Amino acid sequence: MRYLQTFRLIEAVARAGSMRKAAEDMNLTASALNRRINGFEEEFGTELFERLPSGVRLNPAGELLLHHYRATASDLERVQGQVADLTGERRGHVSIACSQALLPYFLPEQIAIYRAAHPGVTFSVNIRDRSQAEQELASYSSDLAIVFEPVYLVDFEVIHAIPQTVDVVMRSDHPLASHDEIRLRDCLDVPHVAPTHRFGVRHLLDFAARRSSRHVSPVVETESFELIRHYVLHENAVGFQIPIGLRTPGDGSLVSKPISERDVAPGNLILGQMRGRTLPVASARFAMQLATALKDYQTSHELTI
Amino acid sequence: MRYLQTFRLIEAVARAGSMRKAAEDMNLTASALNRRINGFEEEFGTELFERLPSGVRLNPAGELLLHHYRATASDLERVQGQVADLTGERRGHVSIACSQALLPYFLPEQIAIYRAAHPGVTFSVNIRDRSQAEQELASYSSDLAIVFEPVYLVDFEVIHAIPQTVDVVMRSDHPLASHDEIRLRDCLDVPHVAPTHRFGVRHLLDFAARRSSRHVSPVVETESFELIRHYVLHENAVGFQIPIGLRTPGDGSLVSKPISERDVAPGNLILGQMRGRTLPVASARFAMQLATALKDYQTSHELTI
DNA sequence: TTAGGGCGATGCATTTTTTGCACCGCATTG
DNA sequence: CAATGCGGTGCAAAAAATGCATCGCCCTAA
Repeated sequence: MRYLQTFRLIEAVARAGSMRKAAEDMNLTASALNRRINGFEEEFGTELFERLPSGVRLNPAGELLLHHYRATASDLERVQGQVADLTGERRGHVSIACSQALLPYFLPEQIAIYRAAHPGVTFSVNIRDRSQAEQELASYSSDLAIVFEPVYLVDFEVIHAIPQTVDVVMRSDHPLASHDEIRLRDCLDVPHVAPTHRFGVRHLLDFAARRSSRHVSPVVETESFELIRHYVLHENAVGFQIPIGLRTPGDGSLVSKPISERDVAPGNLILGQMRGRTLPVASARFAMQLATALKDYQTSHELTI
Repeated sequence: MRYLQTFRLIEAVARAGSMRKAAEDMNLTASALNRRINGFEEEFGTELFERLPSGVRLNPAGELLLHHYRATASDLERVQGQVADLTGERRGHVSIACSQALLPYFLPEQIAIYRAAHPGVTFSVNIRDRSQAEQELASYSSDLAIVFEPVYLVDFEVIHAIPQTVDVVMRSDHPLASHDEIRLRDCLDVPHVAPTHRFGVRHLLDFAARRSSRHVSPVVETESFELIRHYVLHENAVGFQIPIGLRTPGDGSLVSKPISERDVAPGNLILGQMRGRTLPVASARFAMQLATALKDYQTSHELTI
């Protein structure tokens, strides 16, 4: 929409930190850009940027206005989606910020199912840790978030939540693989691989370990869940992960078992959106599909325990 | 804001039902307006109006877009208010849709109090019955509504509610004026003046009368509460009204007493806004003041019973 | 059946707005 | 103290919006 161009320019200036750079980014002369910004500020009644010797920076009024623009633009997209829905073929775009655990199995499946029914809808999936995911929602960069054990929950509206145990993942010939019940102390006594503190799994582990005056001291600490799964094949260590990101491979090389709930309480895997926001049609329906899928997953998983 | 002009034009066309009329309203040539509408429709990707031989009418897509515009414009006002708040002086405008009962005493007092503290804030007060008031909120025409016994309550978010008995108002020499407890049947047996069915007071009366197989058959039925209060001075009939709109005049000519709660249950006087909407600063703070005032009113009124 | 009026759409000249270019003043930096 | 990078401005060119005259259409009333 051309009439929002001024806002896009303001956003670009805010991002670039300088009018000249923003002008280049937006394929405009610095002078033209400058005058649009100044003109808008005059019309709006207040300056939006602090003028510094090295460039410009948003002032609080600018922050407020930029937030308004993002909300407006997002709502316009929703309307466009609804209108497209009205005219027949469903179109739209769904953006998701999610934990790594959803990437190998759950999300690809769900997206494929949705796209089979609605080929006009596109997706963007961004890996974000639990605090980043909430920021994404707040800035309208993502419509939905799926995170394990969210941090703040302000402006975060839960659509659906399912409990997830913390599972131990290891090679099938690992000594612990034959145990009926795996205790946390058993894991901490052997070489283990764990995510960094930013992740919910680690948070639960640290909390549980502290309760029994132990420490999580991983031989490898990583941000990649995939690395965890593959590393344990080499050193024959144990890794930690939530079951929705795990599936026993066909060759039987890897096994996963929940840690005893006596030691580590299950956390919540939460599907959510920004509080109070009306999602675009496509995102809202995909969220409903995800909620159903999560519920089904939970049901079937309970049966196998 | 000049960049929203196209939306204002769309709204004007929707209201006028014809481009030529709208063009006149907006001080523009019909051709210029026509091209802006067509241009926007092309950019937006869909027609917004049905073209009829007699003019144009919004289609569903247009309705959707217009609603988006209203939400956007209202949010922009809120931002402007917040920005003004940021720079010091509080400015803004508060629009209220309310029942007549609030007009003589309650609202004038409250507005005066607020404006004494914030002279930069202006008000608009519109008399609306309970169903109109809810529509006003939904179309962003009013920020706040104060109504007695609202109808639908969809998209209506209650900020504060207080119970209000239905009072009988009559001349001080009326036979009923000396009763300790006034029963509904006493009122229906004598000439009475009542509001029309659109109003909550009448709704409660009708409901209560039906329970005892009686009918409300007013000698004068009116939409004006003021007329009710003045008419009973002439014919010496009884009128019905809620206490917040009543105050015993200094000359003692008029008295009001609640109808027994055995006959007519108290209704709710409700202060509300559109569900989920973030109000402008001024409106939000005025709403808080109103809520407090209503609570105080209720407290002091309970004491006098 | 036809004439008239109101409707939205369009071609063209005019006006208004936006843009690009060149340049200024200023502050920071090596 | 020159060089660089910044926001801001005067002026002419380019682009967009507008007004005017006019078209074709459909409904209505004589």
